[in-house]
Amino acid sequence: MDAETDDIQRNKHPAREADPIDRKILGVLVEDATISYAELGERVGLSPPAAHERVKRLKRSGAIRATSAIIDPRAVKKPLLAFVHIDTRGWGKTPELMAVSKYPEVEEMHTVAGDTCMLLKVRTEDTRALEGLLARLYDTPGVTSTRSYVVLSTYLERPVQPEITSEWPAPKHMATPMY
Amino acid sequence: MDAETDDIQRNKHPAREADPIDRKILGVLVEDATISYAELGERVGLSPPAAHERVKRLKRSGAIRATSAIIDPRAVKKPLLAFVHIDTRGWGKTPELMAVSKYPEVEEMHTVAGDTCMLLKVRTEDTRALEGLLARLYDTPGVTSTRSYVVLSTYLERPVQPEITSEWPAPKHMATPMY
DNA sequence: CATAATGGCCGAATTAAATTCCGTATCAAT
DNA sequence: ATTGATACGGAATTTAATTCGGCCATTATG
Repeated sequence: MDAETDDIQRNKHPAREADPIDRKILGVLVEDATISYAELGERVGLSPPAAHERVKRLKRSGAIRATSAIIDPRAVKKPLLAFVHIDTRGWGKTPELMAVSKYPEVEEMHTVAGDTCMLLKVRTEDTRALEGLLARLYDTPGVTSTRSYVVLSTYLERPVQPEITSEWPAPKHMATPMY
Repeated sequence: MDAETDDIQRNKHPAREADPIDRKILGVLVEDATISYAELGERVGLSPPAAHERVKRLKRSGAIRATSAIIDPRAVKKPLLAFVHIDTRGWGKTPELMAVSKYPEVEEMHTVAGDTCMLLKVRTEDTRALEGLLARLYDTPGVTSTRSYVVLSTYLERPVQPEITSEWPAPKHMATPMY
């Protein structure tokens, strides 16, 4: 059984599919992870210990990665949000570039397909701090240019939702793909 | 005192600056909000009731917006992440466009400065579902074009961090701005 | 300058919740 | 049919959250 546990860790695959009750549990806990197991159980139709057991399993399997306090950026003096696209010479994922993840202003870092190599989501106190970060980027070998999209207003920002849209409204003029 | 409470709610301003202990508390709770007040207190140098009192205040003031379970996207069948830039004819923030926030695949929605009107962060099961969402966008009046950046790998993705970089490494060739 | 008033803290006590422990039912594989 | 494994519920136990009262420091007030 140790072997199986290791396997789960390595493959980073949930041990088993999340069933509808698991989805409900995730839905509830994404909204508010501070409720008691008694209340959670009531909302999904389980006894407190059963709900507890499910949650433990979801954490063990990695489906629940963490339980975090969601902070208001203004409360920590970070009112400015920006997405920074970075173009690099050659393959961009160098250790030097990765090092910017040490700055707490950098919240996300992805490689993307399209005309850019990397995409950053950064949150700073002001434009001065953003400029500081950009300057830091330009000092990084291989970085040729950046484009920054400064956020004016945020209308929606939420964690990963467990729900999935099963049917997209089919537009009239779309051919049916082969697969 | 009711008036003051209302004031806080309306202005969405923290009642008082977060002091260093508050920052520490936020730092701990962003990493793991499941610890006991006993442990939280120990880590920040307070008794359990004092820590509890601080956390209550942080929640009341809105500094802690929520406590959420962070879900592994793969566990809920959403392995595909993309950022979608939307160009619109005229002012983009129409009710029709805002309505896409009802889809659980849409995690973020911002208006941005730069050559785009809106920026979406979306997470879907596959390219088919992304296409479904894009088709839905093009069916929205005013949308003229979109550009999608599909994420290949995510190297960093974390909630708002309470820490702030106080000193950015000054690049050699940068003039000192007036203010 | 003295003194009330406030806010934040701690220790102890109380209440509530998490967690453990079994016994039981259900389903799958043999 | 029988065994094994899994998930569940109820009751008991342990642990944590929450309340309460008193103390100290800082700030406002006469």
